[in-house]
Order: sequence, then C-alpha cells, then structure tokens
Amino acid sequence: MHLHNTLSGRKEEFVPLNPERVTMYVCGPTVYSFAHIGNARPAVVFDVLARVLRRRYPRVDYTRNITDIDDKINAAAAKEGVEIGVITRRYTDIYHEDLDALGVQRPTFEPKVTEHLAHIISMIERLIANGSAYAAQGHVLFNVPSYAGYGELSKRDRREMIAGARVEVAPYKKDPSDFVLWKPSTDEQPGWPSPWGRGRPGWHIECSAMAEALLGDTIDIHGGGHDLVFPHHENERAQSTAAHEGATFARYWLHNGFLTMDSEKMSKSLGNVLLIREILKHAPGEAVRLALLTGHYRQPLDWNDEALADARRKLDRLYGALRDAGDVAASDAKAPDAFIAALEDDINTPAALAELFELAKALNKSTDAAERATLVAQLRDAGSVLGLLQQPPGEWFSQSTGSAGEGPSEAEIEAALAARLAAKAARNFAEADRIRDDLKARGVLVEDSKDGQRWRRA
RNA sequence: GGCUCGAUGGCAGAGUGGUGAUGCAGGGGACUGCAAAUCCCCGUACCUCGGUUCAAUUCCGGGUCGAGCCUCCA
Repeated sequence: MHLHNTLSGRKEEFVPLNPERVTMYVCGPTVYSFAHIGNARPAVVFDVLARVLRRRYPRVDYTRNITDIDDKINAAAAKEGVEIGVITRRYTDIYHEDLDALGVQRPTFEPKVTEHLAHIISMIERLIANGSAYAAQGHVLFNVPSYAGYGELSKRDRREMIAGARVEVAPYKKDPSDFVLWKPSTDEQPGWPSPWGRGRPGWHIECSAMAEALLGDTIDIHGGGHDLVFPHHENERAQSTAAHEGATFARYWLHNGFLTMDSEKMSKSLGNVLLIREILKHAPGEAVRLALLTGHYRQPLDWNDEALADARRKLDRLYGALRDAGDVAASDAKAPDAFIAALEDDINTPAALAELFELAKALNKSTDAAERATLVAQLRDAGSVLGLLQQPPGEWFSQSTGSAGEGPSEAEIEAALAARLAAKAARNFAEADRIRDDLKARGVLVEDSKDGQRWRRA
C-alpha cells in the first residue's frame, strides 16, 4: 500500500509501526454550526481509507475528535444565551446524522475536548518542564524556536512566516511565532481550573493531547483538510514531538484537497457554504458520497449540480446492472485485485470506480449463471469498500430524489402501470404511451423489460 | 510578496517516456409496437515556449492561467 505523505512530499510505501494495531487520527469538526459539504470530504475520504486499511490489517484504531471547546462555540452560546453544552450537543448530533446519511462509519474513538482537560493540562506541564513552553500573564505559550523542526511539514521558513504575518504580536510572546497552549477566561467565558488560573486550552494542543491519550506517542496516519497543514498540524507536530522527547508524532501525513464552489473555496467565512443537510433534501446521500469520491482526494473538487447529477447517473448504471442480474446464487467472491490495488495506490478512487464500471459491464454482458453470481458478489464487495451499492437495487430506483419526498406515491404508480399494461394488451399503444408520458412528466420513468414493466424516479 | 499544488477530448476525471482508463453527453447500429435499459461501433485529448531523448502529454527549465496556505477554516 502506498500513501502520499505531505511531510516528504511524495508517495511512500505504507508500513505500519505495528501491523497488529494501525493508528489513524483525523481532525474532526468544531461543533458550533451545521456542517457544509466541504466538511464532508475528509470524513468520506478517510472513511474509505479506514475501510481499505481494515481489509488488510486486523485492527485499525481510527480517532476523529469532536472539538467542543472553542471561542466560536462560546460566541454561539452567548448569542443564544445557553451553556456551551447545549450548542455542542446539538451540532454533534447533527454532524452524526449528516455523516450517517453519507454512509460514513463511526470512528473507533470520538473523543471530546471536554473529556480530556486533565490530559491537556498534563501535556502542557510536561512542555513547560522540558523548556518547550512558558507561562506569561495567565497564558501558556509554546516556544517555537525551541523546536528545530518547525516548518518542515508546511515547508515554510520561520522568518518568512513572521514577515508575512498579518496579526499583531502579543506583548507576552517571547517570539512572534509562539502560539497559545492555554489562555485565561474572563468570568463570563467558559473556563476550567489549571495551574495557570481559570482558562481554556488553545486549539492545537487539544488534538495533540487526544491523539496521545488514545493512540500513543507515535501514530501511523494523521489526516485532515489541506488548510490544516499550517498552522494546525505544524503546531501539533511541534507540541507532540517536544512532549515525547523527539519521538515521531505522525509517520504519514495525509491532506485532502478543497471543495470549491464556482472555483472558489467554500468556507463559512466566505459565506458561500452549501450545507450537507440542504443537499440531502434534493439528492440521495449515496449520490453525494459518490460525487465526493469522483476525484482523487488530493485534488481540488468543484461542487455543482452537474457533478451531483453525474453521480446519480453513475449509480443508476451500477444499480441497473445489479437489478438486471436478478436473483443469483450466493457467492463469496471478493472485490477484484485491480480494484483493491487502485485504492491501495494512494486511495485512487477514480481508478477504483473505473473497475466498478468494468464489473458492471461484464455483468450486463454475462449469460453464465455462475459467472453472474461471481460478478454480483464482486461488485457488492467492491462497493462496500467505497461505502456504495449496499442497498437493494429496487430501493435505489424507487427512492425519491431526496429526504423531502417528491412525486406520485407507489400506489398511484402501480395503478397507472396496471392501466398501461391493459392498454398494451389491447394493443392500444396510444393510450399506453400517454400513460408513460404522463408518469414521465411527474418524474417517473417507465421501462419495459423482459420481466414486464418497471419504473424508477428520475 | 513568500510557499504549496494544478493545467488531459463537449463535461467530469485517472494514468503513462513509445499499443488513446472510466463515466456522462453526442453520432451510427442491434434489440423494442415506440421508447427506455442493455450490447456493438465511433473521438486521432494531453496550456505555452525551450531543453533532455531514437521517442514527451508523461522528465527538466521559463512563461501564462487557476486553486490553496501565510489569520479562524475540512
């Protein structure tokens, strides 16, 4: 298996530190608002990676945190006049619902910052004790010059970063690039007791502490969106390495490319976000998932209606092959080697998808029962690695386009089809075609197959 | 300004130093009462200018254009 490592800038062979326990950490959401489709990309991509790893290794400990201490959460809570827990519980639940709809499996561990404060504090104490951090005016800061490797991950020179910095340097910093590990809270702000007074942790230390608590000093894979490379992951790396006396923090760094809207980054601050739940009102979750996997995970992906419609048509073809295969004998055939090889080559989902279509074509052509049974099993097994093709074909074709529910009821459709069948039997093709056109106008496509009429929603 | 990454046929999107993935759209044919679905056939695509090479879309350098980071952000 090969993975592109941001640290080295190249594709490397993946060799876990301990093949009996592969460890992976992916930065999860800060739960202060709804998740948008851009947030869904890393969740789906690393879900696929976890599935691929689990085929190969007996145990994969996948941690994806929930950041439930953050100033944006404080702001949202203050605005509503509620405790932060009200906000974080609400949006954690929504995040789970959205990802469930996209077929994203839950990670092995899903730690919350509020459950790891003791660990965060102990890690900060260790950093102070070994000279990597210092307390100043109620803050604790990580001293960046104390870590020689700073900038290696994001390939940045510290001098240039300071020169290009757009923020004012706080007076208590020893070095302009030092960043906060702990900051004081006012009486109105949420805060927790610490050796440096009542306060709250900085963003970066949270992930370092949770990774250490659940996965140990060195983890195999660390993932996240490309925008996290700097400063978040650079800082995590500095803290964790310093806290662990130089031990490697993450052996492989993976970063997914961005989702754009009309070729511009989608972000809450730009205000051009498309919420996952809005999309799900008009499209099946499986199509959204496939749309997110049509491009390679490291490439930018432009999100638009056409991309989503394209994904639906692809699923129509794939599910169509399964439907036409009808009832076949059970087979325990697994995904073909070429399919797995594509995914093990830096998660090449487009190449893997191409293999899926080859299987569908072979299935459509095959007239041999045993061969068809094998192909159906291969298609479904391969689909399961991508988190696709797991529902009965009939359900795919009869589902409405989204959670909103549209079009005529199944009873109405069945009644119309019965009338059409009678018209056809009487060779009244004009009436039969009128019924078909009428249904089409209402979003239902009728097809005549060798097994009789069948329908699907457009 | 500094750094990172891209530029493939109508669209999406892999990949490769020399036999043009895959899907959608489109054209032709088979099948069909007509369609749809399915199958068969059809596209001489690799931003630009140099260089290396017997051979470059693929490697190297310049340019142009695009995205991202340098500030919270997947």
